[in-house]
Amino acid sequence: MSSARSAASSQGDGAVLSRAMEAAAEIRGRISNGELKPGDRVPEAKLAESLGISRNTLREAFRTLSQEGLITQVPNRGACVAIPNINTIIDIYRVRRLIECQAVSEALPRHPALAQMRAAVEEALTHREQDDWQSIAGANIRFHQAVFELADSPRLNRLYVQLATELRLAFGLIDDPEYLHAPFLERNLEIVELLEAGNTQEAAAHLKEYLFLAERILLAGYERLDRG
Amino acid sequence: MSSARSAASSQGDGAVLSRAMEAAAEIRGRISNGELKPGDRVPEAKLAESLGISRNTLREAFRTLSQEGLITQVPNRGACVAIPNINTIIDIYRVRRLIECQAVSEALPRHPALAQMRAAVEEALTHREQDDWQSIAGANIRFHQAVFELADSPRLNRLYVQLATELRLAFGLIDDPEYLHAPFLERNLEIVELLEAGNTQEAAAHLKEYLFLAERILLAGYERLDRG
DNA sequence: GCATATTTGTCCGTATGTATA
DNA sequence: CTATACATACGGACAAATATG
Repeated sequence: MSSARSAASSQGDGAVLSRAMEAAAEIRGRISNGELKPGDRVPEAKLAESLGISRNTLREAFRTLSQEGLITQVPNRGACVAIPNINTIIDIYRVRRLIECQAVSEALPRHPALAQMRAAVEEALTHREQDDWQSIAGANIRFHQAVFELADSPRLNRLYVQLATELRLAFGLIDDPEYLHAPFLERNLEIVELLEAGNTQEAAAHLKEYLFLAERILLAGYERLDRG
Repeated sequence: MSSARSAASSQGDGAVLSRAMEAAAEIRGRISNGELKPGDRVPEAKLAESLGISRNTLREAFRTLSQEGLITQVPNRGACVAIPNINTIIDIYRVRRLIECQAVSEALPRHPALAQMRAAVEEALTHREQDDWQSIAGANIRFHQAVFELADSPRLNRLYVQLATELRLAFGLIDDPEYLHAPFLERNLEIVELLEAGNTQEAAAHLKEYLFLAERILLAGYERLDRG
């Protein structure tokens, strides 16, 4: 047993992945699909065994995840899956409004990301006919990823991946995807069409209102959570 | 030998620092003050010994720094201090224009960050009388940090810290702070005064032009670097 | 309030893979 | 092509901090 397989350790790019990066990806997945829920403790020993890696390697993965905001580490008390609180939500939507609206408002005509936006909307509309809200949520995330890509900035794209991951945690807490995503299908379509028509300013205004509403709905869900 | 001193491992917050976080901070410092220059190789074994920590612990620090973009890790060839290339510069300034200009344009009147902006400008003006360009560079970084803070977003503030660190690497490559920072002292002052007068739109326009110019100057310095 | 068990933080020694001399 | 150097990864060990009885 024990071998150094296919080592490496550049960031998210792709290419070769170190064991630690594989582990980080695996944990990310378990969080995404609900296997690990916000607040769950993540003991080093057990997880390392379950992943078939050593504790040392797992700790490297923890550093990555901690910096992404997916887990929180408290001194000598280990790690647990992060619980996005209201401040987190507010901050994330503040960032999204600032960046997404500006990206839309300065979008170049016929930008490649526009096609991705339309594709995501069409996909969501298809899934709605089957009431597949899980897939709709995914399509919605891709829609906004495409919005970020309008800005043509690798760094902003990376930022979005992190925001989206944190948001998925929050969505998981609410656990009613129809309630969360239903109001936005038509709005996504409107925004795409405004952009395709070259009307960037109105598209940005729509998006801003949209993001305020989304924030409000999510925060309202949180409040209901606190009461019972 | 070997003891667990004052363990921990939350992110940059502060509080207690793990050995790994201390190491990361120390390396960050060595890069900032020029002890480590872009492109320098950073061998695990030597550095671990020099810092008085084990390789495993150092590797945790490397993960952190790698994710911050301060070092680059290539598969099985170890780590070296990141060399910001032209694409990096272009991307960083694209991000800064998008965020800083929007932050200024939506700045609230009498926002606390405004006082920090003015303080940074005054400080820079004082240092200029002594031709202390190192300190002027620092003040300039604080100026733009304050601009980011106009947006009231912890996540954007963290983003700026990362951008600034990468930029410092690039500035270090040019190594002529007067050339880099001289043109911007008066402009900083103008922007503060426009903002204090409540003229957010004009301030944002000024800042946009400013950031385009800064990018151009830095890129020009790069080009000269390649030739000579 | 105290003794014990658990878990973390850290280190060492070592094996294996990859790139370069 | 072999040899060397170094990075990746593993397992085991122990002290300190925390949780538990």
